[in-house]
Amino acid sequence: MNNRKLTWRHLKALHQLYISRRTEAKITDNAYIKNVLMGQKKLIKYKSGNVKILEANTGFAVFYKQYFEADYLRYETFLQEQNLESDARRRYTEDDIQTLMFIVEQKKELVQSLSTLRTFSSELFKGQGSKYLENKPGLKDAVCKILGIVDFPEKEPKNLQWRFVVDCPSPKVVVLCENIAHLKNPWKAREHNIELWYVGGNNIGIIDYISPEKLSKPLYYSCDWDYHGLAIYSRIKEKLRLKSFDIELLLPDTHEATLPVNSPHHKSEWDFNKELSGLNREHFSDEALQLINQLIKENKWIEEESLDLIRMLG
DNA sequence: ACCCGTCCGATGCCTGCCTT
DNA sequence: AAGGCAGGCATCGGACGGGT
Repeated sequence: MNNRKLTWRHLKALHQLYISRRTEAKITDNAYIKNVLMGQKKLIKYKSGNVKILEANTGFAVFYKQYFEADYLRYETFLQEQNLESDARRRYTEDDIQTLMFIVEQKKELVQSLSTLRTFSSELFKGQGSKYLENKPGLKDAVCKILGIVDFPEKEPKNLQWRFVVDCPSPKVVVLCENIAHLKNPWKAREHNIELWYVGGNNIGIIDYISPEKLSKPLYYSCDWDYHGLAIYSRIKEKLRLKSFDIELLLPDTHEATLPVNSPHHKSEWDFNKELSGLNREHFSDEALQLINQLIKENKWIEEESLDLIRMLG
């Protein structure tokens, strides 16, 4: 369900279909709705003789309750609580909303060292590039409103080192993450007693802030499976070794989600001239080495965001 | 001269609301 | 149910301007 690529108006329309079994919203532009919900599963259909109106078939309600209702209600409650417009004319994507939720959770840290709009955009709206917010005035307004600012500063703060943590009362394990993707679903981690630390942007210095007590719990590293991500893992493993701690790399739960190395906004490339792209063989398990070699051979990478944290730990 | 990125207005899609 | 209007917003395309 990660790839349904729904926007807020789609989610609202599906909710309306659930509540009143019909909608006039134009949602067949979404491939998931058109091909899966209407085409394959036949849970939604056009009203007979009227292509402007969609109706829910039997089975839609059950399906909706299982896969959409909880998410929709969380988003709606969130928007209302933050006094953000929940009008379907706002073109938030589902990921935009999740990112806004993350911004609320980490507001204190973000405001404390507020970056430029470009940096903020590329750090928080991962995979969308640095100009994403610039080109989305509506979304930018929402971000400013949450942060309580009129605009972003022109200049970068001196020491930009955000410390994002999803803490839970009694963590069983600690996972260091290269990207904030997993931190955008904090309840999921807390449910499983997992504490998350963001060490992205090459800020492995953040490790010095983690108490020895936490470091002695089982430590895992979650990252993009590309040269850059794995190289940072190597550096962290070495750094922790010097402190007499150890960390394990989380292996992808699925190999299906491999992407070509030259996909948009992806910058890390394999070095074909070096053995294992120049990575230190000793830091990786046999299984990891096998996957890395395969990725290098096919010139692919795996995005952290597409991996399931709980399954990887399981 | 050519290739870009950027700026900006025009255009059009969609929702929400009001009227018929 | 259908039509009209306005608001929010993305997208397109032409003008502009800097770099090579």
